[in-house]
This record gives sequence, structure tokens and C-alpha cells, in this order.
Amino acid sequence: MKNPLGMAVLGLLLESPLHPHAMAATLRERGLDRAFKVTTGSLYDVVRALMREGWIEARETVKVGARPERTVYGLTEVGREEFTRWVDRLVREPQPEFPKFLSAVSYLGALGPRGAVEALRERAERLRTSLEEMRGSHRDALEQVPRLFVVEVEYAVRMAEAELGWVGEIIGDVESGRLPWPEES
Amino acid sequence: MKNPLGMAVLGLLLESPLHPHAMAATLRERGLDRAFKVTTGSLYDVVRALMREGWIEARETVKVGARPERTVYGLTEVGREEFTRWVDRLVREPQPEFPKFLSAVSYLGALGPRGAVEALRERAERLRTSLEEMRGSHRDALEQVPRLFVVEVEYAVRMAEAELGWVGEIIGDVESGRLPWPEES
DNA sequence: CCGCAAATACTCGGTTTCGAGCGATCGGAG
DNA sequence: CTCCGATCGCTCGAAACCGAGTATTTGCGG
Repeated sequence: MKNPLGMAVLGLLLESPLHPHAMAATLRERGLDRAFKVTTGSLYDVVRALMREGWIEARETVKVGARPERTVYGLTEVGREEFTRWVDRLVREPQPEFPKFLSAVSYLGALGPRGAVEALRERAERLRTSLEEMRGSHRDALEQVPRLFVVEVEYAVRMAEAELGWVGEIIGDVESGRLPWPEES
Repeated sequence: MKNPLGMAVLGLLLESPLHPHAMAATLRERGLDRAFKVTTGSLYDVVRALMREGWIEARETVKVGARPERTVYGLTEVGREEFTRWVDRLVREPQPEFPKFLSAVSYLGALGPRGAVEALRERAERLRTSLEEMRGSHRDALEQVPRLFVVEVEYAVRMAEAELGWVGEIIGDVESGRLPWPEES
């Protein structure tokens, strides 16, 4: 059980039993699809895995019309415990991660000073609009639910701001020559 | 071709032809294994994929003793072009990413105010030591190579600092009641 | 009241990822 | 010279991942 989507599922079932499709829908409604990669295929895999571990259980299998059956899953006692353990662990221990931008920056040299500045400028622009969006949806959300339920957006905003700041500085450093290009300029 | 490790391989071959094992070794030497997830299995897969695309080519197959053969790969002209295109794209376009901490924070509520603070404190501590490490290796590296070749560390440091700052503030907000816990405290 | 887009609900199988394992060689302690 | 652990270099199958496809139903514009 490594897929964070499993955590999301447990978190939802904490409130009430659901069937997979409803889980996906709820996650999207709450904007949690910004924090979890929710794809249908993986969702069903993950649910099966949680069953195997005994963290969730099938509650009922409803058949409405001739549509595919919906199986409703609920949390087990073990599942409830594992959930908090899971959250706790991920909060405590920073995991090694590999954001694509980090990879790309490692080879920034390949773009040459002009190319690098040009590309970084575009990124900055995109970051600004995405920040705008996040701030907007955060404001909206705050009118509906307590702050605790949107802290993850605050985190995302903060990180995006930091990145934007860094990108800006690097652009400046390249242009001012504080970040010189070795060989072929 | 989506695996960033492919980009790392192209980047290395830019300098000189190599065999897969040597690629992994070099990436580790340069500390680029902080920016790319380099696992042996994936490496060979990725090399095969790059061959399929015609971005690299086998240069020679050396047999030393009775050890497994080493196949040395070099960049093609197309490969060289694709490499910069790849870097450029990843710099320009922020990709949706799903860091585990973002997931965990989404369910911070589950830990309760005391548990959350306790866990966040530990994270802060770990972040501080890992920052120390990064700053150290950055200093060391700067004495060996031009700054351009270590910018990715500067980025990583900056991001870690931002996260640390945020974590600190949230701890403060929970303790001061600015971030209250709805239901059951 | 007809037809068509959107929503409901899931399955299936191809690709990707990965790490354990494997067989060899090298370096150096004793 | 001989044993052992580290390094070399790769293969393989199991698991994870994901998106296109399927089949039904609901809603609603005309």
C-alpha cells in the first residue's frame, strides 16, 4: 500500500460508506484531485488492495436498473487506525520526491542563457495565472468550510510563490551575469 | 517517452558515449540522483525506449573477461535536438504534481490539534537537517564546478526553506487557535 | 416525445516501473 | 595464495498504473 489515493479513499470512508465512482466524484467536488492523482483505473485497483489488507469491507451491492452494480465499501476498525498512522507518517517524514522541474533545471545549461531566460519567463507567467486560480478557489472554499479543510491549498500556494520567486531571481542572475554560462555563450 | 530519467541519459551522452551502468554511476557521483529517480531496472528500460525512438544508438559492445557485455550508447543528431526540446518543455510548463506531503496535509485534521503539531514538529526538524546537508553539498560542489551546474540544488534548498517556513507558521496557528479544529477537539 | 450529450459505473489489457536476484570479477586483509 | 565483501553489469517477472472502451440511464433542447 503505497499509493496515496488509498489514503484519500480511507479519508472519505471515515465520513460514510461509498462506492468507487462516488469516491472519485466526491474527491473532485472537494478539489482534492489537486492533491491526489485520481484516475478511474487506479481507483479500482486501490480499492481492491485496501480490501486485501482488510482496511475496508464491502457493505452492500446495489443494482439500480440495468447499470453496472455498485459495490459500497465501508471502513473497518483496522482501516480507521491505519489511516491516521498513514497521515502521521507522511506528515512526519519528508519523502524523496522528483518534481519534473527539478530534473529540467539540472540541465538548464542546455538552453543557453537566452533560451533559459525565455523559457523561465514563460514558466513565471504560467505560475502567476495558476496562483491566481488557487487563491480564488481558496477564497471561495473558505466561505463554505472551516480553514482546516483547505490548508493544503495554502501549502500549494506557498510553494508556488516560492518557486515563482526563485525563477524571478534566476532570470535576474542570468541577465546580470551573476549566473554565467561556461563554454559557448 | 515520459520518464525524466530519459532526459538525464540524453544529458549525459551529450558529453560522451557511455554504457548504462556508467550512466547510473555518473548520475550518482554528480548528485543528480536527487533530481532523477535512478533505479537500475528503469534505466535499462529507458535506454531501450530511447533506442526505439532513435535518439541514441549503440556504438560498440565491449566484452571484458567473462562479465556481461557492456553496450556503449551514444547520442544521435535527433537525440541532441529532442534533448533541448525536452528540457525547454519542462522548464516552460509547470506539470501537475502530487507530492505526498500535499496529500497528507489534506487530511491533517485526522491527527487532532495535538497530534498534528507533534508530527509537524518532527517534520520541521527533519527538514532542518536535510537543509543543512543540501547547503553543505552545495558549498562543496561550488568549489569544483561553475554555479550553473548546481542551480538545481539552489532550487531544492529554496523549496525546502519555504516548506519549513510554512510548517512553522501552521504550528503557530494551531497553537494560537488561529487554525481551529472543528468538531471533537 | 425524440434524439443526443452528459452522467453513471466499471472492466480490461497494454504499458511502465521496479527491485530482487544472478553471475561474474576485483581488491586487499590475513 | 585464498577467501570475502564490494563492485560490475544486466535480466526478469511481478506489480502498479492508467486510459480507452462499454453499456446504461438521465436530462433537456427543440
